[in-house]
Amino acid sequence: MSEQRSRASATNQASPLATPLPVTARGMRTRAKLVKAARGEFERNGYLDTNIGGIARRARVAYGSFYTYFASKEEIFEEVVKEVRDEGRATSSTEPLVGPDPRSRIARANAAYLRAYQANAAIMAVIEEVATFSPRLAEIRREARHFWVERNRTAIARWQAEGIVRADLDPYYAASALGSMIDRSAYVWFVLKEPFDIDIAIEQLTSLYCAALGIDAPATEVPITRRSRRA
Amino acid sequence: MSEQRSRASATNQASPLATPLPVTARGMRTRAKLVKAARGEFERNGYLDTNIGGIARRARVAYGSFYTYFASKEEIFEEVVKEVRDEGRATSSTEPLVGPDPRSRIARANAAYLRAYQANAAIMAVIEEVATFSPRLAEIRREARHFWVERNRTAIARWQAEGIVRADLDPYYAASALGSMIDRSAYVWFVLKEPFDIDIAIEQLTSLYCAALGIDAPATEVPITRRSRRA
Amino acid sequence: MSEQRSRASATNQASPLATPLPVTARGMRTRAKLVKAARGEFERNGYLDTNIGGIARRARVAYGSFYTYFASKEEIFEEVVKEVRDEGRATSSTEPLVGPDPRSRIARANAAYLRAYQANAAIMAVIEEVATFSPRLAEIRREARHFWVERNRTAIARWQAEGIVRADLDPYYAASALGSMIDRSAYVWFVLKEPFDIDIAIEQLTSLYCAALGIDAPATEVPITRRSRRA
Amino acid sequence: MSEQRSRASATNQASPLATPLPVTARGMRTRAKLVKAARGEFERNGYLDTNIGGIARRARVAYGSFYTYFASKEEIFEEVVKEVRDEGRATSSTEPLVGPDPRSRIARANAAYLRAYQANAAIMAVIEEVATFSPRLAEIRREARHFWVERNRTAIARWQAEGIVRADLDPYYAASALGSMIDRSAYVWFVLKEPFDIDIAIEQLTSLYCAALGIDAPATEVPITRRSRRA
DNA sequence: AATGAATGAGCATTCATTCAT
DNA sequence: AATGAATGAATGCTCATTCAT
Repeated sequence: MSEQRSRASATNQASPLATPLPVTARGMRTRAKLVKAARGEFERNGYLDTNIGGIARRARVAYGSFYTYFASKEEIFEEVVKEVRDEGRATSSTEPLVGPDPRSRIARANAAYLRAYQANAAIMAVIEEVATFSPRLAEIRREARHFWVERNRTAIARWQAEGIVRADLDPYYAASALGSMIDRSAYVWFVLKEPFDIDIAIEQLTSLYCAALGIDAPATEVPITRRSRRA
Repeated sequence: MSEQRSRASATNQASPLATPLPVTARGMRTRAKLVKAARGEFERNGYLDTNIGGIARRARVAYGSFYTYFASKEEIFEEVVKEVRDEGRATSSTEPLVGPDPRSRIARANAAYLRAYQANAAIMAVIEEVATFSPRLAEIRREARHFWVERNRTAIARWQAEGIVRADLDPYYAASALGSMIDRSAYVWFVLKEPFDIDIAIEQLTSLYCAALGIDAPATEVPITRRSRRA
Repeated sequence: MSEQRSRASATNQASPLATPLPVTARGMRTRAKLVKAARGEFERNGYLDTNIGGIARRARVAYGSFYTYFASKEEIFEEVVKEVRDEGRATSSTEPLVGPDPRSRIARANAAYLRAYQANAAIMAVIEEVATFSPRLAEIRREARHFWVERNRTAIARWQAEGIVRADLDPYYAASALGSMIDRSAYVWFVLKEPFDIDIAIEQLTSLYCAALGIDAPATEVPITRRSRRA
Repeated sequence: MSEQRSRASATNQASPLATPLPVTARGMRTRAKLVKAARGEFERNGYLDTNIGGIARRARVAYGSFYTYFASKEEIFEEVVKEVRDEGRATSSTEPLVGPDPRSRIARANAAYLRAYQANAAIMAVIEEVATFSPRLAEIRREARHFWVERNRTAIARWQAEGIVRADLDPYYAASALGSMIDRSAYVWFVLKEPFDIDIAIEQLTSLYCAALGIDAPATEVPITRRSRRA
């Protein structure tokens, strides 16, 4: 009857049938309080050390009320992740998907990614944590990654057709590897807190990204940067 | 201690004073059986779902015998990690540290890294898992990463002095970002099992790595590879 | 935690922040059942041999329900001790604190003490047991003792000022030593079950107590008691 | 097979058939080292927190060697208690059992008792601890107490016959109660470390003891002591 | 005699989930 | 909807004692 082990229950991939949303305004409010409290607890304690009692206490609702809105810790965690994703979309959708030239488009995309990661670093750490043992979260992350690799793969292929990117690259491997570079760098700097300066990081990542693809460097704009510029 | 508390106890960074090694040959054998069994259990179940009873059972020793050699699940896990690291070092130390030209040295290092990762993919997955919630493991991983970023940073700086690598890169950011690219790609392909071909991967990663640094591509050796070459 | 560690954890003096009291009537009832069951188990088995499972079983509640009300065996034991103390106070507060003459006041106090001890002999044995290894219980007992020695010290000092008690005694040493006499006699007779008769015991203790202080014996009331009167 | 709970095994009152003494000189030495180490551990940790491993380590002998000489923790504890008793006897036997007058004999006995207690306070604390849950130790303590109450009862009865002690006392109750006073006072002061001065304590205890028995105070020797003389 | 490894029963504690009110 | 009490399976760890060398 008890279902204590988070990993075990995470295994249970079944029900995409989530607990139904509340119909009353009061219910909506309680649910929102729970999600907000959950995010706070997850960020503070990580996934494993967060417990339902803590969430309920922080939300100032009764223990049992949690189960009126969510069937489990996983379900509310997924809700938090969805919220983060939606916030991210709201931000990034303001960015034009296709810029005038590849280099500035890449620079803007990198900057947007790093800044979004920075804003959500605490919960990103927990998402990485959960993705290591929850197949369900791993799948969610895989889909996000896939969406994003595909977009870049398509862009690279188009740029190859346009002669902007060198032809000897395989668009999939390039998109995957360079995506890993950006994504993991964000983790290393924002979550693992390795020392760095965000502006230099954006510039250097963009420079590496473009050079890797064989996109010509702008003739002028080369700053005379020397080593040891990390924060 | 129940599984739920594992994260909390992982926080307890204390004892670098491990349980003393056995003095008799029999003891050495039993300890080795336990480490081997632990690795098997961790690889099969992940960290959280591995329990001491399972390890002891697989090693065919009494429950209490586990505690003759290890104080906790954390401690034996660290032993497993050390073993993996030592195996890795034994392999990589056969590689010459300085190759004739940067490109072939980078190619060889990438190949070695991917093949070592492949050989240990199952336990690498668990190491990543534990590093997300155990400060102690996170620190171990951080040190490994630091060692390896430093080595590449030094090489890049030297190549810059020699005019082989473009001067507008900061060696630290380049070493860190390109290291993240290699490391995360290995995780994505071997642990998350995104489809790919290891030989193409090595070639493409090396190509991206060198181009990013501004190392000239060899005039001839460019294979006429086209897209969709993933496994 | 296994029983072997009980002493160690008793050392952990932390939480005067007890588990919060239940708010519903049902919760109050369950908590009361647990305390009653715990007292029974402690009296029957002593502290070390009492386990949470036994308490829960006797209270007819689920194992986990114990932890809804108490954080540990120590905590419920303290609750039992408090209960005993409060019962004692309820009884002794009916006694007038200042009697007409010292001798009858002492006689009444001794009688009250012995009778209260007799009524709680089984749990007093356990309290003595726990006080030998738990700093927390030792402190509780120390405070009780201090309160009671102080009261007697004050009375003795006043009687000295009134010329009723001889002047060559130090009130503190007299209060402490005579208190020890009464308290330890109760333990020896009721807990160690050395044979005795309670009425004679009260009379003799009072006689020794008063003579020790130099309070004159009543001219008449001397009963012709001869030896070997123990039960 | 395991026999972990000290109290449970203490219940096992059986075997007065102790492990046989070693025959070789080497064996004698090892045994002596163990007893000495055990006393140290018991004094430092109390009974419950002392474990065989700690004793063996302190004695610098192998774990298993402990069982060559003692069958259990209880057995070695009894040996330590015997040693303490024998030391005590060696000391007290130099005291003449019958003094010239009761008062000086009582004074000397009290002084001897307190000083012996002081010298062994640490182990006395542990003996009290064990006596609360081990029937075997309780019995040993009961016998010691009985021996000593009997001696005093006899003396008091003789003094009554000689007209030195008032006739209205029952020698048994007097011996028991006054013995409790001395014994418990020693515990309170040396073990519980309530503040006091040993010389004043001896004088006051003797004064209370003699007055309680109705032994006339010496005409002269009354010191002008006033309150608050504790350390 | 000495050594040190092997054994396993025993128990406290956690907490996700259910249920009665 | 809300409340908070009830449930009990799950598991890490200890350590006295035995055993093989």
